Amino acid sequence: MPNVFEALNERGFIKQTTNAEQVANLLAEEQVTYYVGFDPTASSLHVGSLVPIMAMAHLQRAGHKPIAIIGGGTTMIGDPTDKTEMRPMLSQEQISANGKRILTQLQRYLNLDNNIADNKDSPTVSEVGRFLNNADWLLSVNYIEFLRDIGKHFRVNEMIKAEGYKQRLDRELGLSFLEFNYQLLQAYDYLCLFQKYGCRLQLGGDDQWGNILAGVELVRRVEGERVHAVTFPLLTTANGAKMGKTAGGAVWLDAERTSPYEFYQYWINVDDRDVSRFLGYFTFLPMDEVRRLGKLADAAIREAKETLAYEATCLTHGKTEADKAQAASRAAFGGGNLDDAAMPTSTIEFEQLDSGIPIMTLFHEVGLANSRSEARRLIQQGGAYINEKQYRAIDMVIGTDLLEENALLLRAGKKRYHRIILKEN
RNA sequence: GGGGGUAUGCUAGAGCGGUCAAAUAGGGCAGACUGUAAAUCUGUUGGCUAUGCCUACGGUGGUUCGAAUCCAUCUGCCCCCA
Repeated sequence: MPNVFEALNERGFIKQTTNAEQVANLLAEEQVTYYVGFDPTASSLHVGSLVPIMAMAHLQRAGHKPIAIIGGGTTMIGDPTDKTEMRPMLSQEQISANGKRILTQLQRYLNLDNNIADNKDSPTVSEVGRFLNNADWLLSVNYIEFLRDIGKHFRVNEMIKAEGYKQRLDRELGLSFLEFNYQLLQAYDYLCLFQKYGCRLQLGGDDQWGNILAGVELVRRVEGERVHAVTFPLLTTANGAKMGKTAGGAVWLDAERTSPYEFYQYWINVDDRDVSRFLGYFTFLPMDEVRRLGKLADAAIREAKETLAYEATCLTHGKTEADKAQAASRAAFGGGNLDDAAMPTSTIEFEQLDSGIPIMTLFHEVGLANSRSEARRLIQQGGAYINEKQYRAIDMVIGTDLLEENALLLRAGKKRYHRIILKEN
């Protein structure tokens, strides 16, 4: 087995470990079952989750066996860690529906299949991972038993020292008893996974360190076994913002929420200072190549960004989509002919257009402006273009005379395009 | 259980009973500059059938010619005491 631990470390994935040497040895000596928890509060993961996903993928490629769990049980409580407010509580149905979609997304990066894994022992599927919902074991927990078997291992004095709780206590934000239990439940997850699947490594964001350690401790107390923890650094952009946030909100992995083109654009537009780090995290490129690209500066850095965008898009949306996104981006910004394939498009009747549509209405209805007022502002400020020609008159009426090859190309600002084509009769 | 405080636009946070669609900062959007980057500068930032109209300052109901601003009550959150 190659030295995955070193590889992960080199790519920047490792922030804290229970014991670097032991973890490295463990990974070098045997097939390790490891797990990461994902938040099922939305029906899609976003680029922030890509860090754990990529780490899991590296490990699986090195022959280890992943378990992805969604916190169907814990989500019903709300994680207090580093949150100013409680997470919304969702219903079980909602959570498992989200879970299904999340599983589909994870399968792009990981080989996860519960069915196969269940009749294991076939050597060819030894690395196939599992996808579990902790509601499966948490919901049936009996309060008294839980207190007796699990609760007795926790010291409140210790718990309130954890950064997450401490902040909540210090900052007068208050902490409900419910939330206070979160750590126990997460620790219990680790114990269950250890008992049922022999899981001995948990990975997670650095904000989860305390919770993960609680699990490590619990396993040690209950089973007398040493299990491990590894955390990833919490990624922020060079600007200090949480990564994965953009004007329109989060950048999702779901193509319906964030189109491959937008996804590609997100990576193209990352801050220069983030490029080399991101190449390590979000692509499988060998580190030599990452380092070479990372050294590029000034205009040449675009090559690095393009590689980053292409590789990342390829991983999440597949080669076909990545090619399309790249072609569309090059066309849109490279001065060449615009390729409409990846562009948001809508259709219109000839008659409708022929009778004239006010420019404000057009930009609004196509979604380039959220309201007519916004459309008005856009136009007045010179951000409205049709077929690459700027229009600043708000009373402009668009008719068939502006059609080029039976289409209109609308642009709002520098980067947002929308194409309108005539409906086929 | 008792006492006190607070609730404002995407966020933070001002706001004398009229001139408040609401200061300021951040964020967003647009423009200039550029490398589809950053920084910087400028404009803009509730909606609409737009010199006016509508909806908004936790909910409801009052006082008043007139309320985000006063009163009552309800709800949430926070603090102190128990």
